[in-house]
Amino acid sequence: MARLPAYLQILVEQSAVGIENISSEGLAELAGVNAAKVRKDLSYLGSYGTRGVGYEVDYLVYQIRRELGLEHDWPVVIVGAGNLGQALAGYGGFNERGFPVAGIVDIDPDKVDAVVGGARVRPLDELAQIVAAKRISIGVIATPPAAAQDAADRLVKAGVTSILNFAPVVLSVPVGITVRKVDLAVELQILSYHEQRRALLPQSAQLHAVPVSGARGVTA
Amino acid sequence: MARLPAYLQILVEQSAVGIENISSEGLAELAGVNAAKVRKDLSYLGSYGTRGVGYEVDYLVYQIRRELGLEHDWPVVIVGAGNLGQALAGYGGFNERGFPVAGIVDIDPDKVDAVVGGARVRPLDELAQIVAAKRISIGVIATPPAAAQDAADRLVKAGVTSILNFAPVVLSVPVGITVRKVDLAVELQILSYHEQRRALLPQSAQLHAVPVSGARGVTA
DNA sequence: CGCGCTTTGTGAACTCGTGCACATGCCATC
DNA sequence: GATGGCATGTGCACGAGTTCACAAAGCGCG
Repeated sequence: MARLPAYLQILVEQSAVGIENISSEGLAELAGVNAAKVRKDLSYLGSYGTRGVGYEVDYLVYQIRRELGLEHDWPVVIVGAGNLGQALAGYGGFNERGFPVAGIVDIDPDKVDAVVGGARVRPLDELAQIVAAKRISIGVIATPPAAAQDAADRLVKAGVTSILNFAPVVLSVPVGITVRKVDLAVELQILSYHEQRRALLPQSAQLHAVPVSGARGVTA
Repeated sequence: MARLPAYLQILVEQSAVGIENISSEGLAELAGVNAAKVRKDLSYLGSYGTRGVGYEVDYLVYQIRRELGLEHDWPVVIVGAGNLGQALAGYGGFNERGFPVAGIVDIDPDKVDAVVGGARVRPLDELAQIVAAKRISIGVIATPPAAAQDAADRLVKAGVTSILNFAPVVLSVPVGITVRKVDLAVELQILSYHEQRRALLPQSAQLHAVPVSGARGVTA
């Protein structure tokens, strides 16, 4: 269920604002999905709602955290200390949400020993050592496309079982290894596709162009 | 069709290597999807394949580019010049793939005038001006969560019709505006979910743990 | 203490995407 | 010029995921 993280984020925000209870409808509105879907998703975790009232925010946060395996931190290692790798290491959001950067490595000797985001860049050869020492199971690939497969192979060999890949290539990994790919250019291309269609169909766009504040736009 | 950008990328690579024709099966293997799916996707663009031979790579590249609206560049503007904003501005992949960074703005006067990735940071107030002058229709939000909605409102008001949002909040925009969200922490949480399940079900994991080189792993 | 309102949890219908299988059509070889 | 083989394009069935609709179940008010 790829929606649980989204619910979690919203619930944490609501909890911070002081909301103690929330209905499936309220949560659905904030997440931009159907209310029935929210209920099905949450019932999958067990029956944690109270009929006629809704869900207790804090308890739900706890349960989703448990389901997602977020009861403890998951240290990550970043391969590649270029622009993207440095930004990821310096991006506070990871640590804050339970994914401290336990190490960052690069093949380029010139980049080794540079300090980014509180971590010192280590040589690529020390990857296995770092993974073993810090018991890391999640690796992030932030290398150029050509080096990504080699990075993946090294991560797998070192014992990592989940990989977040930012390089625009399809990785080949053994069965049992989980890979997620984030390609920033692909996201932009999807947006340009919508722009393209907007330009080609101005008449139907006009029909729907009544600006309703607060309504959500196309997210497909 | 969110798979077209992936096909495009592979086709460009193949073209660079000198491949002139490719079969749906070959393309499917490289993209990690089913061959029938590839054919269905491509037939949606029209009948551009030759039976018994396959697809002409360059022609297919042209057709997908046309469908995605990639015949010309789409300049983008980045809101927020923090860690992430700077990395995005400095990340060469955007320009290279037809999305030059035409401007980057920040509300913090200390960040204004800094030069990142060839662009000079401008004050947030100049956003509308920049969007109008450069005819920008795509905006990227790289602000802290609290400032993201304001950034979106300003982008929309300035005339931007597509937004790529990196802040972990659900944006509220008028109908007709396309929003795509990329939340790095959510990606990691999905990985930790898989790690969690791996830890809970070691017996079934063992069953599938035969490392087959070249096979693809779970991407769900 | 009971009644009605509200909201959950879930069975059932439905839609959409996926994959199979095969007919169609093009190229090459003889 | 005909024939065989190969890859596309598409009709069809299956399945996952989504939505509807309603019964069960708490809470508050009279």
